[in-house]
Amino acid sequence: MVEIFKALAEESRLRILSILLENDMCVCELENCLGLKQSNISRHLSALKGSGILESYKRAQWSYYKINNEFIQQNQQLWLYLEEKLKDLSTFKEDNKRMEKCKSENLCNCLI
Amino acid sequence: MVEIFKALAEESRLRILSILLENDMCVCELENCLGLKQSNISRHLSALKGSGILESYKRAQWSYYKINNEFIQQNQQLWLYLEEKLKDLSTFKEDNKRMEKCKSENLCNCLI
DNA sequence: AAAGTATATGAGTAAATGAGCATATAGTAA
DNA sequence: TTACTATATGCTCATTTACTCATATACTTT
Repeated sequence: MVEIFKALAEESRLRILSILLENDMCVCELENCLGLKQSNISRHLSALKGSGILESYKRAQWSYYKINNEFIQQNQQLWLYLEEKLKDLSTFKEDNKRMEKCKSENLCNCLI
Repeated sequence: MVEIFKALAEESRLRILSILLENDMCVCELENCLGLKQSNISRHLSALKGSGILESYKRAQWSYYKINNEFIQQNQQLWLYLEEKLKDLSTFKEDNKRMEKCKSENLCNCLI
């Protein structure tokens, strides 16, 4: 339980989560949307995965991260809370706009 | 929102919360129940209060801390989650036993 | 195979956090 | 008043965390 809160106690990781609410994303897409360094994003993703909140899969050279369904099932109330509140994050709208653009124009060359 | 998760991302603070679920407590009672240093507890309480999760009131020389009702109302899903999961904390049962003893035998000289 | 791209990770650094001691502050009791 | 108790806070130290750069690894494309 502490581990979950530790994972959530960081602004960049909440921004990542708010994007993953809408779409699975690969590391370079997130880099693009959030303006953070690749290594930085990669580590935040590892932290979120390590706490069980995310899972990942690989397609070609891209690693995609997504919300872990098992986590949602085991932490339903928390998840409802996150879904509700992440949209209030001050950066949510801009991040989301960049995410839409990234997906629609396929800025990253990735497959999904 | 990050501030709330930061406040929750610490084992001792979760233990404090799990006790305050049952009873308002003063600092020296918590010291007694949790076996932590007074200054340590006082700071954890400040952190929880600063994030809006707790509020405090004073009676004679004792400061009592309690769950902030406004917080519960503004973070209902999170609160339901906490109520459910805090009881799974590994230290919950022992802490709770000491809390009962502390209250029933009035180990601290305080009023409430 | 060689070159290119995406991701993960080691190492170094700076900042934040938690713990403990000592002390200040506020209130009580004699 | 003086002595006592409870709590908050300044300071220091040790640990953890986030960030960055450089590099290793994995996969793709030519």
